[in-house]
Amino acid sequence: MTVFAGQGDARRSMPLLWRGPEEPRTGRSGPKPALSVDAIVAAGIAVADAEGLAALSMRAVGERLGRTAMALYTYVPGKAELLDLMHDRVLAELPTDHDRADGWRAATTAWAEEAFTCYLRHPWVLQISQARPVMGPAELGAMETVLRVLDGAGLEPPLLRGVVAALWQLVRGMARTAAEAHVAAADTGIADDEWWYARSAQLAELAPDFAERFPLLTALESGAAAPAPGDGAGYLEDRTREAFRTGLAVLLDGVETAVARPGRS
Amino acid sequence: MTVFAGQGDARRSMPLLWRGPEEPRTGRSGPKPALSVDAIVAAGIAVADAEGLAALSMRAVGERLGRTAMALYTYVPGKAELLDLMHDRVLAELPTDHDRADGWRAATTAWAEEAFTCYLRHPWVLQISQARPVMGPAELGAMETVLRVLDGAGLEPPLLRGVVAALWQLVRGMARTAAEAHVAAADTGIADDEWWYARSAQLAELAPDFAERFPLLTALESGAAAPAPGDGAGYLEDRTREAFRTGLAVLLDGVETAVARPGRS
DNA sequence: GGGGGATACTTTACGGCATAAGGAGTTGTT
DNA sequence: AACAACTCCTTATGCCGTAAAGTATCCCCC
Repeated sequence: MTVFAGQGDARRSMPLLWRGPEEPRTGRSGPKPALSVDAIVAAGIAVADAEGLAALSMRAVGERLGRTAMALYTYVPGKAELLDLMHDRVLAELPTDHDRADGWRAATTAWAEEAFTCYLRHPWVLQISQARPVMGPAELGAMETVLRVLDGAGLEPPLLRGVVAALWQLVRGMARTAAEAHVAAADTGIADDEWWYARSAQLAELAPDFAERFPLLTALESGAAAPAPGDGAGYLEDRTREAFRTGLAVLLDGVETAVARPGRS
Repeated sequence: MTVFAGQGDARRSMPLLWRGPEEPRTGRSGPKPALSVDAIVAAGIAVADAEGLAALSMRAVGERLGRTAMALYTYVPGKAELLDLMHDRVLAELPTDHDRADGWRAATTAWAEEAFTCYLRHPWVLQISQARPVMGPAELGAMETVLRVLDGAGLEPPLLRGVVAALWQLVRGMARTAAEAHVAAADTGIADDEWWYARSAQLAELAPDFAERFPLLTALESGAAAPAPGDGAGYLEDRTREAFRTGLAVLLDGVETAVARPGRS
């Protein structure tokens, strides 16, 4: 059940992240390496995609490559650094170009949607700590893309920093919720609606005064479409996606007014 | 380095989360329990606060109470469920009442600030998975508070859901960044500015074409106040807090316009 | 007031983890 | 042919969560 958040030693991760094309191995003795950093990172991603971050062990990655765990240490300093590499590789899947013909708002929305679905493809990425960002090329590239996409809005630097951060957190946070709903459904074999129903029933039993204690929550939930039987696996995921779109729209509304009235930071 | 995200079995967690005041132990044989669920949860929080989530082991919690790891299993089903309890207990620190005299915007801002600092007190909470929320009393209470605080804005349910979620993600995400900067500084003994400087230098060496590859990023960063020597440990943390305030303000701007123009969802 | 049985807690053990240390096999250079 | 460099393996250490089984403590009831 343990998953994680640890960061690799950046002094070791960075050279691997920014390493150029592999040199053609001139004049080196010893057996030819059968593996490569790229292959190991790919195997790690495959394991994490398939089995989740909890199942990502050096043994598992090695096994997928027909090697022992220790063989990996020739290429990669340790598990934490491998994770840094996996993280950046996934972010590299994000597009870096966007059609800005329809204006910054449309471009930003499109980017956010793509990032959201990218995270859904690799949900484990959202569990990796953001502390002291590793600053791999893909991560910085993604930042640059966001800045480019927002460029037309004409935000001043301090405001821009806040907006970029908020946008990023919104995407990550919402994707995390959606992804984890998805993962949990797959792991436990219990569809969202069933899970929700079971939990509600239990809650009603344990806290019979629920409606009085949490009146606004009760009102809000009763206004929502109840999970119809057959909504099944995607129920919570869909609701999260909808909340994501709504929240994003509100944030961008705020950007528009903040631009129009540049006084308030 | 592994920390985690796993969720306890809700069917076990919920009764503990919602348990009423302890019954006065009528007619039970056996030795008096020297521990209690509350004491164990408190010890767990103490360990996590002091040493981080990575250091939270059943052995460590037991030791802090002068017991073995196995002694805890009398009170708590396992580590995952203990974490659920710790999580909810921390959220209970959030205030549930707010002065709404100055309007919803001021109240919301105040709440967000308090939540932010609460998370900073217990940074490990931000590493706990949000999948299939555990729905403890404090967590639901916090949701109710947010709804109450936003009540004056007059948002329709679908919009409200999006705003609440966005607000929550913003607080959590930003707090996470700030907290992890803080934790990393404490762990490694390297102040933020030093770390930042070292990383920048390394980056300049590994990617000499940085300024051409990431022009907007370069421009944005060069516009920022460089970490003056002596800014020290709080540099990244302060910058994150500032970005948090800015992002929050923009989001609330968006809420205001969305309310004024209820057409767009 | 002295068993009996429930309860709290300990000891021991198991399998899994990351990874340190050192050995075996392979390959290029001299 | 000898050597050095390199890849990869085996083994071992010390963590982890927790299952199983043993021991000590206390209350109830006879």
